[in-house]
Amino acid sequence: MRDKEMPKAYDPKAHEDAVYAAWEASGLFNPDKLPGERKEAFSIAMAPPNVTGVLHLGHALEDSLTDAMVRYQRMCGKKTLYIPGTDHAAIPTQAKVEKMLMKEGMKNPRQELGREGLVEKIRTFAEQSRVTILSQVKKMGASCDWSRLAYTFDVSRNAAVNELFRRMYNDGLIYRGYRVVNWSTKGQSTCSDDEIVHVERTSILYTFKYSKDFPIAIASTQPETKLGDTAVAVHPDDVRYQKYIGQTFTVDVGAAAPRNIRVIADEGVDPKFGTGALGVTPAHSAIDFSMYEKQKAKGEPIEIIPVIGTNGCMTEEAGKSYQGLVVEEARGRFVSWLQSEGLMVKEPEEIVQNVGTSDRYGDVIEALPMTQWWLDVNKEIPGRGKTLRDLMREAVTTGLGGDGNQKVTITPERCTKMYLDRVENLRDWCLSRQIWWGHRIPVWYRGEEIFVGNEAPAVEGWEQDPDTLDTWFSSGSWTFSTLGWPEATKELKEFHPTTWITMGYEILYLWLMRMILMSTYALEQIPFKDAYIHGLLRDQHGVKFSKSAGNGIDPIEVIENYGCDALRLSVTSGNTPGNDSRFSMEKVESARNFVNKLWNISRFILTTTTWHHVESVQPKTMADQWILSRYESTVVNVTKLMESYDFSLATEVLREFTWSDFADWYLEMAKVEQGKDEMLSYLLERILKLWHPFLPFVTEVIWKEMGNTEFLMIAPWPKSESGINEGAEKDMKLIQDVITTIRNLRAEYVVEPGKMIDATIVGASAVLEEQAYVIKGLARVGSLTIQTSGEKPEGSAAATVGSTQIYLPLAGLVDLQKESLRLTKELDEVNGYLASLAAKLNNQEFVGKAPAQVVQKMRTNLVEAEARKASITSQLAAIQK
RNA sequence: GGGUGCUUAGCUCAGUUGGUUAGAGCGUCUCGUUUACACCGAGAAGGUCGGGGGUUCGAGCCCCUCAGCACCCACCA
Repeated sequence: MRDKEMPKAYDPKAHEDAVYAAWEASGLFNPDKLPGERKEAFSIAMAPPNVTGVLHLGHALEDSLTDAMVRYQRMCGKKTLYIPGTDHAAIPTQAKVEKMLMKEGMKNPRQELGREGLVEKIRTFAEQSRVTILSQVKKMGASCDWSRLAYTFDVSRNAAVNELFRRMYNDGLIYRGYRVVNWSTKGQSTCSDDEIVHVERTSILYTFKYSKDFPIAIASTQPETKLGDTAVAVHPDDVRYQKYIGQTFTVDVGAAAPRNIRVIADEGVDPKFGTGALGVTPAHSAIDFSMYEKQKAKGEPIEIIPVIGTNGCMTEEAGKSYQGLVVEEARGRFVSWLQSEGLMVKEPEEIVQNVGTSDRYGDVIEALPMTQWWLDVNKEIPGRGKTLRDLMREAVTTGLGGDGNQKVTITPERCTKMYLDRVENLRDWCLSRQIWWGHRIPVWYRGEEIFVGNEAPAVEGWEQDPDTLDTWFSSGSWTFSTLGWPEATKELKEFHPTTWITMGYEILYLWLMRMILMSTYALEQIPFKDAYIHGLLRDQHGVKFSKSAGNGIDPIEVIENYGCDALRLSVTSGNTPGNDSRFSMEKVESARNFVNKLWNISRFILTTTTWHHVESVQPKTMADQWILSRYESTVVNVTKLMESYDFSLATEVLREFTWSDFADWYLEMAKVEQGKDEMLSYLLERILKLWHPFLPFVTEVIWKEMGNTEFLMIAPWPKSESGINEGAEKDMKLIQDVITTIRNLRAEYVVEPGKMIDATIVGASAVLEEQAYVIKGLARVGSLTIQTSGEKPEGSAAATVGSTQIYLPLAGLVDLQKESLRLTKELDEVNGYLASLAAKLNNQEFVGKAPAQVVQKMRTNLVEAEARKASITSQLAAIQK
């Protein structure tokens, strides 16, 4: 016994900050300062949270999974690096600050503040947000190396971005081109295909002709764009229109000038939809633009006439009656005109269609032709004989260049399929943005001259491109820009490709794909070997957490009230790769309860024994042998589950072992058997180690309570030691069943819990004899009689465990009718079971085809069930006598 | 239009390569302060694994089909 004081309940608030500070001060988050010889490296680049706000539950989930992995690997003796960082998140951050400024009364922040002024405002906001979010990451217990803290928008990352751009430009992959882009009027910027969210809405489909003498009717939900039509496309085989193909008609639709409409053939036109003819507006539709390019290539060019401007209003080209109108107004006016001219050939009809909206500004994306910077995914990379698309495909299939060591494995596997589908349908990536918060495009112009480089040309007269880069251009290089690229650093050599990464499926295309693209291009290496894709956390009703739903939960508040460990465990368990899971305070409570249980298990051991490190133990009793066997299978299973990233199951296995096997059974048996110092010390140490990746704080606190001076964080992960003891497990099962059955009878006959009761067991075995004291202790039996055979004592309650009968003398209490009813029910059950077993064993095909093992098992079961039946039958007979 | 996931106890979810009588947590019911823990202990109730068909000696698991829910992708103007 030692004089040890531990509070009855674990108070996370009293420990967490101090424990984190101690970890941080120890320097052990830094792989270079880890003790021992660590040959194998393990590295993870944190998915950098955006500096747009605060930590949300999604981060909590991700941090929990990642940090569990990191802590596990560190304990396994790997040289473990977890790089923290934040993302400047170009559009989201600028959008957020602009919104704030407008709420404060500004009408047009860009105009009123100018580039420098606005960027300064955003920088101030981003810095505050960065500090907040990083402190919150610490609250989550993330064991990352703060000495390597990175930011997608800092000087080093800017150097990497510029170098990457320069190389891609020199390789001819980055080009400047005039094409139709996705334009957000509200954001006054382009965006990539991946930043568009399709929203379903009903639109009105108008069917009309450009003029009375135009032979073909067309349909459109955006008739105002028809002011810029320069062709009508029909299917080449469409007999209705074949005769017009190649002809040009001049029509006056009220635009600035009459339009020349050429009838062209295009395989892509569906003859069955609408009128089977498509009005071609090269300036305001990506498909129409591709037709324009095809025509140009064929030497039969059509015109391209933009009628919508970047301000979302009709241009001068749209004609006097439309110029300056926003598109909706122009649409109304154009429709009235069509009606008054009698050009509508059909009543307008409502249809459901998907429109693209900006994921950050929310407005409908307009297609506009503009000159922008693009990344070509189909062009061969000089000297490599492959395109970027090829590299992205190889990385997840054969491995880069067929090298299996350069292959990315995505968990769950179906995400690989999603990724590959996307790779095959990838279009050139629009890189330039017209917003100001972000990496400025490293291109300078002087008249017709272009200079692409890491820094401005030294001589005067050059002006830098005003645009900034898509934010994913910098996050795409995250795994290697954080390790010092383009310098050939020691870190890069040691830690790249990184080993593992976690992210939500919603950024599979935006981020995972770009990281693979960038890394395979720049380093000829994959960015990471394993990608673990997690689902979304939803609220208890399955609704996505969002501001508009008003269901937000602040993880920091949860930590304040329940502790970080409880939050971590609650989001980790019940969460399988790629699937959404629900978050609820009930789950957090349940996790908190477990944490407290672990605390009290430790409290019991530490206050009743003197804990000391035990290298190996000699089991003295059946209970010892059994718990060591259970521990063995737990350690083997949990390790296997960690290796296969099955965190949820790992926590379940551990929980079952800790609470049920260890606390409910073994500790109670230890109280009876006494003298368990060695065993308890041995097991507690190992249980804490196994839990550490999931419950870093409470395990570290207990570890310190045990008197350890080194951190649990760097203690070696437990190994398989004693082997499975099937005999002990079987024996224990019998003892557990006997105890449970006696407790059951006691409960049924309302025997006072504290009262000792006598019992008779018929069906003697060595185990029962040997463990009689355990049965007596745990089932509160006074005198226990064990005999090989015998009749049911008069006036006793009876029950059956296998072929063993148990009798409790409860004269006066026993209700024979009730007893008979219960036994009859049991008999029915066992009869049903016997019937199903017999059916199987009598089936020659089953006996012939099923593996011998399975058949043998059935036979054993049959024998057991028959014994059980005999036992029940004899009890029934005794009652009915 | 193409694709993916889900549907198992009242609720939230597990269920590894098809092999006993399908599991856990929460909730419910009964009882309970025995040298840790009421954030606890003991006991119990509760499921024809979405419907239908098929393959197999054997299906929650494999195949087909239908239904419901969720999500992703797509240039039906």
